[in-house]
Amino acid sequence: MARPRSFDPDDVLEIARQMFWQKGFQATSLDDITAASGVAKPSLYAAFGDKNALFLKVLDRYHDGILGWAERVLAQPGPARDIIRQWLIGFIPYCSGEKGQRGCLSINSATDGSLDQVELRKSIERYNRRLEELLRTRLRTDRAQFRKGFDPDITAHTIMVVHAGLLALAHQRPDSKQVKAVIDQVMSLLA
Amino acid sequence: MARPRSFDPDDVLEIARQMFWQKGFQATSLDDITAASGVAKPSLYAAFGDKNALFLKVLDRYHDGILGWAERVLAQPGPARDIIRQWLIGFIPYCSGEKGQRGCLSINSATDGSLDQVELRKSIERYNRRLEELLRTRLRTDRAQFRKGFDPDITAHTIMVVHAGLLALAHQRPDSKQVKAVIDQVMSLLA
DNA sequence: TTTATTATGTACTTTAAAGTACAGAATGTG
DNA sequence: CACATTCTGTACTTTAAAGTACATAATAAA
Repeated sequence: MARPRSFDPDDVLEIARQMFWQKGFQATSLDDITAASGVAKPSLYAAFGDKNALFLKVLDRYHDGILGWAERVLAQPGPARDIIRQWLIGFIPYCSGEKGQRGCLSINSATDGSLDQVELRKSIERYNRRLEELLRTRLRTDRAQFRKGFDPDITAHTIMVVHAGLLALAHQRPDSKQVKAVIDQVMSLLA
Repeated sequence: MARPRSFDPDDVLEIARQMFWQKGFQATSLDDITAASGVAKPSLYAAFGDKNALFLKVLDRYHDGILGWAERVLAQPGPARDIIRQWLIGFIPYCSGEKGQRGCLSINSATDGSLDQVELRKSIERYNRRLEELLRTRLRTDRAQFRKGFDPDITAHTIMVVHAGLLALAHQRPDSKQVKAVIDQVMSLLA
Protein backbone atom coordinates (compact mmCIF):
# COMPACT_ATOMS: atom_id res chain seq x y z
CA MET A 1 0.00 0.00 0.00
CA ALA A 2 3.03 2.23 0.09
CA ARG A 3 6.49 2.42 -1.35
CA PRO A 4 8.62 -0.38 0.07
CA ARG A 5 12.05 0.00 1.56
CA SER A 6 14.83 -0.23 -0.95
CA PHE A 7 17.38 -1.63 1.55
CA ASP A 8 17.64 -4.32 4.19
CA PRO A 9 17.99 -2.68 7.62
CA ASP A 10 20.14 -5.58 8.73
CA ASP A 11 22.65 -4.90 5.99
CA VAL A 12 22.90 -1.30 7.07
CA LEU A 13 23.37 -2.29 10.71
CA GLU A 14 26.16 -4.60 9.65
CA ILE A 15 27.89 -1.84 7.67
CA ALA A 16 27.41 0.60 10.52
CA ARG A 17 28.86 -1.90 12.94
CA GLN A 18 32.01 -2.25 10.93
CA MET A 19 32.43 1.50 10.69
CA PHE A 20 31.69 2.26 14.34
CA TRP A 21 33.97 -0.56 15.37
CA GLN A 22 36.81 0.61 13.19
CA LYS A 23 36.63 4.37 13.69
CA GLY A 24 34.61 4.83 16.85
CA PHE A 25 31.28 6.54 17.42
CA GLN A 26 32.39 10.15 17.17
CA ALA A 27 34.61 9.75 14.14
CA THR A 28 31.94 7.92 12.16
CA SER A 29 29.57 10.37 10.54
CA LEU A 30 26.20 9.54 9.12
CA ASP A 31 27.60 10.74 5.81
CA ASP A 32 30.17 7.97 6.11
CA ILE A 33 27.46 5.41 6.63
CA THR A 34 25.45 6.87 3.79
CA ALA A 35 28.48 6.63 1.51
CA ALA A 36 29.25 3.05 2.52
CA SER A 37 25.69 1.77 2.44
CA GLY A 38 24.16 3.83 -0.36
CA VAL A 39 21.27 4.72 1.93
CA ALA A 40 20.59 8.45 2.25
CA LYS A 41 20.33 10.19 5.58
CA PRO A 42 16.57 10.74 5.67
CA SER A 43 16.11 7.01 5.18
CA LEU A 44 18.53 6.26 8.00
CA TYR A 45 16.67 8.62 10.29
CA ALA A 46 13.33 7.10 9.31
CA ALA A 47 14.55 3.56 9.88
CA PHE A 48 16.71 3.90 12.97
CA GLY A 49 16.16 7.27 14.58
CA ASP A 50 19.09 9.57 15.28
CA LYS A 51 22.75 8.65 15.44
CA ASN A 52 22.61 7.61 19.09
CA ALA A 53 19.67 5.31 18.47
CA LEU A 54 21.40 3.77 15.48
CA PHE A 55 24.53 3.17 17.52
CA LEU A 56 22.52 1.56 20.29
CA LYS A 57 20.96 -0.86 17.80
CA VAL A 58 24.39 -1.67 16.41
CA LEU A 59 25.80 -2.27 19.87
CA ASP A 60 22.91 -4.49 20.92
CA ARG A 61 23.43 -6.53 17.80
CA TYR A 62 27.10 -6.84 18.60
CA HIS A 63 26.34 -7.93 22.15
CA ASP A 64 23.81 -10.48 20.98
CA GLY A 65 26.32 -11.98 18.61
CA ILE A 66 28.93 -12.51 21.30
CA LEU A 67 26.43 -13.72 23.87
CA GLY A 68 24.94 -16.21 21.44
CA TRP A 69 28.33 -17.61 20.68
CA ALA A 70 29.26 -17.76 24.37
CA GLU A 71 26.05 -19.61 25.14
CA ARG A 72 26.78 -22.21 22.51
CA VAL A 73 30.38 -22.76 23.54
CA LEU A 74 29.80 -22.74 27.28
CA ALA A 75 26.92 -25.20 27.03
CA GLN A 76 29.12 -27.90 25.53
CA PRO A 77 29.78 -31.03 27.55
CA GLY A 78 33.20 -31.68 29.01
CA PRO A 79 35.44 -30.32 31.78
CA ALA A 80 34.54 -26.72 32.58
CA ARG A 81 38.17 -25.77 32.43
CA ASP A 82 38.60 -26.96 28.86
CA ILE A 83 35.37 -25.35 27.76
CA ILE A 84 36.18 -21.97 29.24
CA ARG A 85 39.66 -22.16 27.87
CA GLN A 86 38.23 -22.89 24.46
CA TRP A 87 35.94 -19.90 24.80
CA LEU A 88 38.83 -17.57 25.63
CA ILE A 89 41.01 -19.03 22.88
CA GLY A 90 38.24 -18.09 20.48
CA PHE A 91 38.90 -14.43 21.19
CA ILE A 92 42.54 -14.60 20.18
CA PRO A 93 41.91 -13.45 16.60
CA TYR A 94 40.19 -10.39 18.05
CA CYS A 95 42.88 -9.78 20.68
CA SER A 96 45.99 -9.91 18.54
CA GLY A 97 47.50 -8.84 15.29
CA GLU A 98 45.95 -6.63 12.68
CA LYS A 99 42.35 -7.42 13.51
CA GLY A 100 42.97 -6.82 17.17
CA GLN A 101 43.64 -3.15 16.67
CA ARG A 102 39.99 -2.20 16.76
CA GLY A 103 39.58 -4.00 20.09
CA CYS A 104 36.06 -4.68 21.30
CA LEU A 105 33.17 -2.43 20.32
CA SER A 106 31.60 -2.81 23.75
CA ILE A 107 34.73 -1.95 25.70
CA ASN A 108 35.55 0.87 23.31
CA SER A 109 32.12 2.29 24.03
CA ALA A 110 32.35 1.75 27.76
CA THR A 111 35.62 3.66 27.93
CA ASP A 112 34.41 6.52 25.75
CA GLY A 113 33.72 9.38 28.10
CA SER A 114 31.66 11.23 25.52
CA LEU A 115 29.14 8.38 25.41
CA ASP A 116 27.48 8.62 28.76
CA GLN A 117 23.91 8.10 27.65
CA VAL A 118 21.88 6.11 30.12
CA GLU A 119 20.61 3.61 27.54
CA LEU A 120 24.11 2.84 26.40
CA ARG A 121 25.41 2.22 29.90
CA LYS A 122 22.49 -0.07 30.54
CA SER A 123 23.15 -2.07 27.41
CA ILE A 124 26.79 -2.54 28.31
CA GLU A 125 26.05 -3.43 31.90
CA ARG A 126 23.43 -5.94 30.84
CA TYR A 127 25.88 -7.52 28.44
CA ASN A 128 28.61 -7.82 31.06
CA ARG A 129 26.16 -9.18 33.59
CA ARG A 130 24.93 -11.85 31.22
CA LEU A 131 28.38 -12.89 30.11
CA GLU A 132 29.58 -13.19 33.69
CA GLU A 133 26.45 -15.10 34.55
CA LEU A 134 27.17 -17.67 31.84
CA LEU A 135 30.65 -18.21 33.25
CA ARG A 136 29.46 -18.29 36.84
CA THR A 137 26.71 -20.76 36.11
CA ARG A 138 29.06 -23.10 34.37
CA LEU A 139 31.64 -22.89 37.15
CA ARG A 140 29.01 -23.46 39.80
CA THR A 141 27.56 -26.41 37.99
CA ASP A 142 30.96 -28.01 37.58
CA ARG A 143 32.23 -26.93 40.95
CA ALA A 144 33.02 -30.53 41.87
CA GLN A 145 35.76 -30.53 39.24
CA PHE A 146 37.79 -28.07 41.25
CA ARG A 147 39.74 -27.97 44.46
CA LYS A 148 38.12 -27.61 47.83
CA GLY A 149 37.45 -23.95 48.55
CA PHE A 150 37.17 -23.02 44.87
CA ASP A 151 35.03 -19.90 44.51
CA PRO A 152 33.04 -19.92 41.24
CA ASP A 153 31.74 -16.39 41.66
CA ILE A 154 35.06 -14.66 42.15
CA THR A 155 36.65 -16.80 39.48
CA ALA A 156 33.95 -15.90 36.98
CA HIS A 157 34.60 -12.25 37.65
CA THR A 158 38.36 -12.69 37.36
CA ILE A 159 37.86 -14.27 33.95
CA MET A 160 35.75 -11.27 32.96
CA VAL A 161 38.57 -8.98 34.05
CA VAL A 162 41.16 -10.91 32.06
CA HIS A 163 38.85 -10.96 29.06
CA ALA A 164 38.39 -7.20 29.26
CA GLY A 165 42.12 -6.67 29.73
CA LEU A 166 43.01 -8.71 26.68
CA LEU A 167 40.56 -6.77 24.56
CA ALA A 168 41.69 -3.43 25.97
CA LEU A 169 45.32 -4.21 25.19
CA ALA A 170 44.35 -5.62 21.80
CA HIS A 171 44.73 -2.14 20.34
CA GLN A 172 48.48 -2.61 20.60
CA ARG A 173 48.29 -5.63 18.30
CA PRO A 174 50.07 -8.08 20.57
CA ASP A 175 51.41 -11.35 19.33
CA SER A 176 48.86 -14.16 19.42
CA LYS A 177 51.32 -16.44 21.20
CA GLN A 178 51.60 -13.96 24.01
CA VAL A 179 47.83 -13.80 24.36
CA LYS A 180 47.67 -17.55 24.45
CA ALA A 181 50.35 -17.68 27.13
CA VAL A 182 48.33 -15.34 29.31
CA ILE A 183 45.20 -17.42 28.85
CA ASP A 184 47.08 -20.57 29.76
CA GLN A 185 48.51 -18.98 32.85
CA VAL A 186 45.15 -17.69 34.00
CA MET A 187 43.58 -21.06 33.38
CA SER A 188 45.78 -22.41 36.15
CA LEU A 189 43.40 -20.63 38.50
CA LEU A 190 40.79 -23.22 37.51
CA ALA A 191 42.09 -26.12 39.53
CA MET B 1 62.11 41.78 27.42
CA ALA B 2 58.54 40.80 26.69
CA ARG B 3 55.24 40.41 28.37
CA PRO B 4 55.33 37.44 30.75
CA ARG B 5 52.80 34.62 30.85
CA SER B 6 49.89 35.28 33.13
CA PHE B 7 49.31 31.59 33.91
CA ASP B 8 51.28 28.53 34.94
CA PRO B 9 51.28 26.00 32.09
CA ASP B 10 51.35 23.22 34.63
CA ASP B 11 48.12 24.43 36.19
CA VAL B 12 46.43 24.41 32.81
CA LEU B 13 47.71 20.91 32.05
CA GLU B 14 46.28 19.77 35.34
CA ILE B 15 42.89 21.28 34.58
CA ALA B 16 42.96 19.87 31.07
CA ARG B 17 43.82 16.46 32.44
CA GLN B 18 40.80 16.46 34.69
CA MET B 19 38.51 17.47 31.86
CA PHE B 20 39.90 15.06 29.28
CA TRP B 21 39.82 12.28 31.84
CA GLN B 22 36.25 12.98 32.83
CA LYS B 23 34.67 13.71 29.46
CA GLY B 24 37.06 12.26 26.92
CA PHE B 25 39.07 13.93 24.18
CA GLN B 26 36.28 14.60 21.70
CA ALA B 27 33.74 15.86 24.17
CA THR B 28 36.16 18.30 25.77
CA SER B 29 36.34 21.49 23.76
CA LEU B 30 39.01 24.11 24.03
CA ASP B 31 36.24 26.46 25.06
CA ASP B 32 35.64 24.16 28.02
CA ILE B 33 39.28 24.38 28.98
CA THR B 34 39.24 28.12 28.49
CA ALA B 35 36.21 28.42 30.74
CA ALA B 36 37.72 26.20 33.44
CA SER B 37 41.19 27.70 33.38
CA GLY B 38 40.51 31.30 32.52
CA VAL B 39 43.10 31.11 29.78
CA ALA B 40 41.89 32.22 26.35
CA LYS B 41 42.29 30.09 23.25
CA PRO B 42 45.08 32.03 21.55
CA SER B 43 47.15 31.64 24.70
CA LEU B 44 46.48 27.92 24.76
CA TYR B 45 47.53 27.61 21.15
CA ALA B 46 50.67 29.64 21.76
CA ALA B 47 51.64 27.61 24.79
CA PHE B 48 50.71 24.07 23.76
CA GLY B 49 49.96 23.97 20.03
CA ASP B 50 46.69 22.59 18.77
CA LYS B 51 44.24 20.38 20.61
CA ASN B 52 46.04 17.18 19.71
CA ALA B 53 49.36 18.49 20.94
CA LEU B 54 47.78 19.67 24.17
CA PHE B 55 46.22 16.28 24.71
CA LEU B 56 49.52 14.56 24.07
CA LYS B 57 51.19 16.70 26.71
CA VAL B 58 48.40 15.92 29.15
CA LEU B 59 48.68 12.21 28.46
CA ASP B 60 52.45 12.18 28.87
CA ARG B 61 52.05 13.92 32.18
CA TYR B 62 49.51 11.34 33.24
CA HIS B 63 51.81 8.51 32.21
CA ASP B 64 54.76 10.04 34.03
CA GLY B 65 52.71 10.31 37.20
CA ILE B 66 51.76 6.66 37.20
CA LEU B 67 55.21 5.49 36.17
CA GLY B 68 56.85 7.54 38.87
CA TRP B 69 54.61 6.07 41.48
CA ALA B 70 55.12 2.55 40.17
CA GLU B 71 58.89 3.01 40.28
CA ARG B 72 58.74 4.11 43.88
CA VAL B 73 56.47 1.30 45.01
CA LEU B 74 58.13 -1.47 43.05
CA ALA B 75 61.60 -0.51 44.26
CA GLN B 76 60.70 -1.11 47.89
CA PRO B 77 62.39 -3.94 49.72
CA GLY B 78 60.46 -7.05 50.66
CA PRO B 79 58.88 -10.06 48.97
CA ALA B 80 58.05 -9.27 45.33
CA ARG B 81 54.59 -10.71 45.79
CA ASP B 82 53.72 -8.35 48.61
CA ILE B 83 55.14 -5.38 46.77
CA ILE B 84 53.26 -6.06 43.55
CA ARG B 85 50.12 -6.74 45.49
CA GLN B 86 50.53 -3.42 47.22
CA TRP B 87 50.98 -1.73 43.87
CA LEU B 88 47.76 -3.22 42.49
CA ILE B 89 45.85 -2.46 45.68
CA GLY B 90 46.82 1.16 45.17
CA PHE B 91 44.68 1.24 42.05
CA ILE B 92 41.52 0.19 43.85
CA PRO B 93 40.30 3.76 44.39
CA TYR B 94 40.60 4.28 40.63
CA CYS B 95 38.99 0.95 39.76
CA SER B 96 35.87 1.09 41.88
CA GLY B 97 33.06 3.29 43.04
CA GLU B 98 32.35 6.83 41.97
CA LYS B 99 35.91 7.74 41.07
CA GLY B 100 36.29 4.59 39.03
CA GLN B 101 33.75 5.68 36.48
CA ARG B 102 36.25 7.68 34.47
CA GLY B 103 38.55 4.67 34.24
CA CYS B 104 42.11 5.26 33.08
CA LEU B 105 42.98 8.12 30.77
CA SER B 106 45.53 6.00 28.95
CA ILE B 107 43.21 3.07 28.33
CA ASN B 108 40.38 5.38 27.42
CA SER B 109 42.64 6.93 24.82
CA ALA B 110 43.93 3.60 23.56
CA THR B 111 40.39 2.35 22.96
CA ASP B 112 39.24 5.53 21.27
CA GLY B 113 39.10 4.75 17.58
CA SER B 114 39.00 8.41 16.63
CA LEU B 115 42.41 8.96 18.20
CA ASP B 116 44.71 7.10 15.88
CA GLN B 117 47.48 9.64 15.66
CA VAL B 118 50.91 8.09 15.49
CA GLU B 119 52.35 10.15 18.34
CA LEU B 120 49.56 9.13 20.64
CA ARG B 121 49.95 5.43 19.92
CA LYS B 122 53.66 5.73 20.55
CA SER B 123 53.12 7.43 23.88
CA ILE B 124 50.72 4.74 25.02
CA GLU B 125 52.93 1.91 23.83
CA ARG B 126 55.93 3.40 25.53
CA TYR B 127 53.99 3.71 28.75
CA ASN B 128 52.81 0.12 28.65
CA ARG B 129 56.27 -1.12 27.77
CA ARG B 130 57.82 0.74 30.67
CA LEU B 131 55.24 -0.38 33.16
CA GLU B 132 55.58 -3.99 32.13
CA GLU B 133 59.32 -3.65 32.28
CA LEU B 134 59.16 -2.50 35.88
CA LEU B 135 57.10 -5.54 36.78
CA ARG B 136 59.26 -7.92 34.77
CA THR B 137 62.46 -6.62 36.26
CA ARG B 138 61.18 -7.01 39.76
CA LEU B 139 59.92 -10.52 39.10
CA ARG B 140 63.17 -11.54 37.47
CA THR B 141 65.23 -10.13 40.28
CA ASP B 142 63.17 -11.94 42.89
CA ARG B 143 62.73 -15.07 40.81
CA ALA B 144 64.19 -17.18 43.58
CA GLN B 145 61.14 -16.40 45.71
CA PHE B 146 58.90 -18.40 43.39
CA ARG B 147 58.33 -21.99 42.43
CA LYS B 148 60.54 -23.82 40.00
CA GLY B 149 59.47 -23.06 36.45
CA PHE B 150 58.04 -19.66 37.34
CA ASP B 151 58.06 -17.42 34.26
CA PRO B 152 58.62 -13.76 35.18
CA ASP B 153 58.01 -12.47 31.66
CA ILE B 154 54.63 -14.07 31.10
CA THR B 155 53.58 -13.27 34.62
CA ALA B 156 54.48 -9.62 34.18
CA HIS B 157 52.34 -9.48 31.09
CA THR B 158 49.46 -11.25 32.80
CA ILE B 159 49.55 -8.65 35.54
CA MET B 160 49.41 -5.95 32.87
CA VAL B 161 46.35 -7.62 31.39
CA VAL B 162 44.61 -7.82 34.75
CA HIS B 163 45.53 -4.23 35.46
CA ALA B 164 44.06 -3.13 32.12
CA GLY B 165 40.96 -5.24 32.68
CA LEU B 166 40.29 -3.75 36.09
CA LEU B 167 40.59 -0.24 34.70
CA ALA B 168 38.45 -1.04 31.66
CA LEU B 169 35.68 -2.45 33.85
CA ALA B 170 36.09 0.43 36.28
CA HIS B 171 33.54 2.40 34.25
CA GLN B 172 30.85 0.17 35.74
CA ARG B 173 31.79 1.34 39.21
CA PRO B 174 32.32 -2.09 40.72
CA ASP B 175 32.50 -2.66 44.45
CA SER B 176 35.99 -2.23 45.87
CA LYS B 177 35.72 -5.54 47.70
CA GLN B 178 35.17 -7.31 44.42
CA VAL B 179 38.22 -5.66 42.90
CA LYS B 180 40.26 -6.70 45.89
CA ALA B 181 39.04 -10.28 45.60
CA VAL B 182 40.20 -10.40 41.99
CA ILE B 183 43.60 -9.02 42.91
CA ASP B 184 43.97 -11.58 45.67
CA GLN B 185 43.03 -14.39 43.36
CA VAL B 186 45.45 -13.28 40.67
CA MET B 187 48.20 -12.92 43.26
CA SER B 188 47.99 -16.67 43.74
CA LEU B 189 49.78 -16.91 40.39
CA LEU B 190 52.84 -15.49 42.15
CA ALA B 191 53.92 -18.60 44.02
C1' DT C 1 60.98 57.06 28.38
C1' DT C 2 61.10 54.82 24.27
C1' DT C 3 61.16 50.48 21.87
C1' DA C 4 61.19 45.65 20.73
C1' DT C 5 58.91 41.63 21.98
C1' DT C 6 55.77 38.55 23.48
C1' DA C 7 51.13 37.65 25.76
C1' DT C 8 46.19 38.52 25.96
C1' DG C 9 41.19 39.07 24.73
C1' DT C 10 37.61 39.96 21.43
C1' DA C 11 35.67 38.68 17.73
C1' DC C 12 35.95 36.53 13.58
C1' DT C 13 36.23 32.68 9.84
C1' DT C 14 35.95 28.01 8.64
C1' DT C 15 34.58 23.47 8.67
C1' DA C 16 32.29 19.37 9.62
C1' DA C 17 28.55 17.03 10.82
C1' DA C 18 23.74 16.47 12.71
C1' DG C 19 19.36 16.86 11.48
C1' DT C 20 15.28 18.28 8.21
C1' DA C 21 12.09 20.32 4.40
C1' DC C 22 10.25 19.19 0.42
C1' DA C 23 9.44 17.57 -4.08
C1' DG C 24 9.06 13.48 -6.41
C1' DA C 25 9.14 8.25 -6.91
C1' DA C 26 7.37 3.65 -5.98
C1' DT C 27 4.07 0.65 -4.37
C1' DG C 28 -0.96 -1.60 -3.14
C1' DT C 29 -5.83 -0.74 -3.47
C1' DG C 30 -10.31 0.75 -5.34
C1' DC D 1 -6.25 4.80 -14.06
C1' DA D 2 -6.24 7.49 -9.86
C1' DC D 3 -5.24 7.86 -5.11
C1' DA D 4 -3.37 7.26 -0.48
C1' DT D 5 0.77 6.13 1.65
C1' DT D 6 5.32 5.61 2.57
C1' DC D 7 10.06 5.87 0.95
C1' DT D 8 14.01 8.34 -1.41
C1' DG D 9 17.33 11.95 -2.87
C1' DT D 10 18.69 16.70 -3.16
C1' DA D 11 19.62 20.38 -0.96
C1' DC D 12 19.12 23.07 2.84
C1' DT D 13 19.59 24.91 7.87
C1' DT D 14 21.75 24.78 12.18
C1' DT D 15 25.14 24.17 15.47
C1' DA D 16 29.33 23.42 17.68
C1' DA D 17 33.90 23.63 17.81
C1' DA D 18 38.63 24.31 15.84
C1' DG D 19 41.60 27.59 14.65
C1' DT D 20 43.11 32.67 13.72
C1' DA D 21 43.47 37.99 12.78
C1' DC D 22 44.23 41.87 15.01
C1' DA D 23 44.34 45.46 18.19
C1' DT D 24 46.02 46.13 22.74
C1' DA D 25 48.51 45.29 27.11
C1' DA D 26 52.56 44.19 29.80
C1' DT D 27 57.23 43.57 30.44
C1' DA D 28 62.84 44.11 29.91
C1' DA D 29 66.43 46.45 27.92
C1' DA D 30 68.62 50.53 26.04
